[in-house]
Amino acid sequence: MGRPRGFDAEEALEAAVHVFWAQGYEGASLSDLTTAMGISKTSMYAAFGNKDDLFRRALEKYVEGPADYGARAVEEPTARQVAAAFLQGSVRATTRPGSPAGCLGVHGALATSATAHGARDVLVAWRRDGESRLEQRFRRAVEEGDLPADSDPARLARYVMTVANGIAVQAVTGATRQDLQDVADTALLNWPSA
Amino acid sequence: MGRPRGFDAEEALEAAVHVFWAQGYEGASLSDLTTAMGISKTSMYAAFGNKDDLFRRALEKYVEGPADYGARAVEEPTARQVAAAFLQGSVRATTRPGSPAGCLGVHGALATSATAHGARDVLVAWRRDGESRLEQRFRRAVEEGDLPADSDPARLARYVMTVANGIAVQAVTGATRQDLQDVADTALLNWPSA
DNA sequence: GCACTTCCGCACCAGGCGGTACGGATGTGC
DNA sequence: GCACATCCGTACCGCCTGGTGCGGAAGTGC
Repeated sequence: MGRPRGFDAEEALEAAVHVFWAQGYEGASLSDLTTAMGISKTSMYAAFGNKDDLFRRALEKYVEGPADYGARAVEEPTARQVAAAFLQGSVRATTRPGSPAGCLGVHGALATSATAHGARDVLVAWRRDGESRLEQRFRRAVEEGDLPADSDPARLARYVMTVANGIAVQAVTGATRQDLQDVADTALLNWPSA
Repeated sequence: MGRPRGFDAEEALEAAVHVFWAQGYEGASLSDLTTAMGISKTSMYAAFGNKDDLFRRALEKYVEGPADYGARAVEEPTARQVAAAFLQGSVRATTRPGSPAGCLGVHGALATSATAHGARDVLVAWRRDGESRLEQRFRRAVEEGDLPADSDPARLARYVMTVANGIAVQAVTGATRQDLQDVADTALLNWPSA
C-alpha cells in the first residue's frame, strides 16, 4: 500500500557501485552518488539508510558481480589452477572496459579519514576472508597431494592475495590488461607442484 | 632581517610526512597537518605555499628518507639482488615500527577526489619513474649476462613493482613484517638466472 | 632605541560535506 | 472517490574544508 518507489533500487545500487569503485568511500560524495543514481538525497536515505549502509549494499553487489572470481577460483580442480584463476580474475575485474579501473575493495581499504573507518573495517574483513578461503583450499590441496607436503598454505594464500592487490594498484595507475596478465603469469612461474 | 621563523621547517615537514603517510592526501586535513606540525595555518601557508606544495615537499622528504630503498636497490651487483633488495626495502618501509603502515605513494595514488588529482599525478609519475629505473637496471643485467638473454626487463620490473605495491596494501590492512618478508621471499623463488 | 621586516594568532570567507524536517504530490486498497 | 501510506523535491541544519586579511607581537641590523 502507499505510493510505490519511483525508481529501480537495484539499478540505482548498480550506479552507486560504479561511483564507489571509481572514487572510493571517501571520494564518493552524496552528490556524486545521488546524481549517478538519478535520485534525490531524500530517496536515497529512505531506500538505503545512510552512506555507510549504501556502501555495504554496494560492496555486496560488487562481490556477487564483478568480484565473484574469488568464489569461483576456489572451485578449480588443482591449487595451481586456483591461483591462476584468482589472479586472472583480478586482472580482468580491475581492467574491465566500461568499468572503473582497480578494485573497489582496495580503494576503500586504504581510505583513512576517521569517518571512513567503518567502511574500511568491512573491507579488511572481506579481504581476510578471501585470503582464508584460499588458505583452506590450499590446505585441502596438500591433503590431496596436489601441493607438496611441506607447502605452507597460509603463505601461498598471502602471496596470491598480495599479487592480486598489487595488480589492483597498478590497474588504477594506468597498467593495461596485457601488462597485468604478464605479471600474473610471471607470479605463477614458480608454483610448487607435488 | 626581520623576525626569524619560530619553528624548524624540516621538523615540521617531517611531521607532515607522517600525517600524509598515515592518512593519504585527501584524508589529511589542514587541521590534522598543522596540529601535528605544531604551527598555525598561517605559518604553514607562509612557509610552504599551500596543501599541494606541502605534499610535494613531503613526498620529496619521504623519497629521500623512508623510501630511499628504491634508489639503493638498483646499486646491487646482480638483478636478483636488486629485486630482493627492492622487495625487502618495501617490506621494511611499510612495516616500520613507529611509522605509519603502508606506503605514502600508494595511499596517495589511489586518492581519487577531483581536488587530489594533482597529488595523484605526481605519485603516478614517481611510481612510473621507479619502475623504469628497475627496467633499465634489468636491461643492463641482460647485457652483462646476469639475466638470460630472452628475459623481458620491462615485465620483470613490472612484476617486482606490483608485488611491492601489494605489500604496501597488505601492510595497511594488518599483515606483519614477517608475513610480508615471506611474501617477498616467495615472489623471488622463480627469479630467472643466466 | 629606532625603523623596519617578518611572523603568527584570531577571526573570517565561500563552499561542500553528511544528514534531516516538512509538506505537497502520487499512487494504493477498499 | 475516499482515506491513507508512501514517496520525494526543496530548503535547511551544523560542521568541516582549504584558504585569507588583518593587526599586534617579536626579533633584526644599525
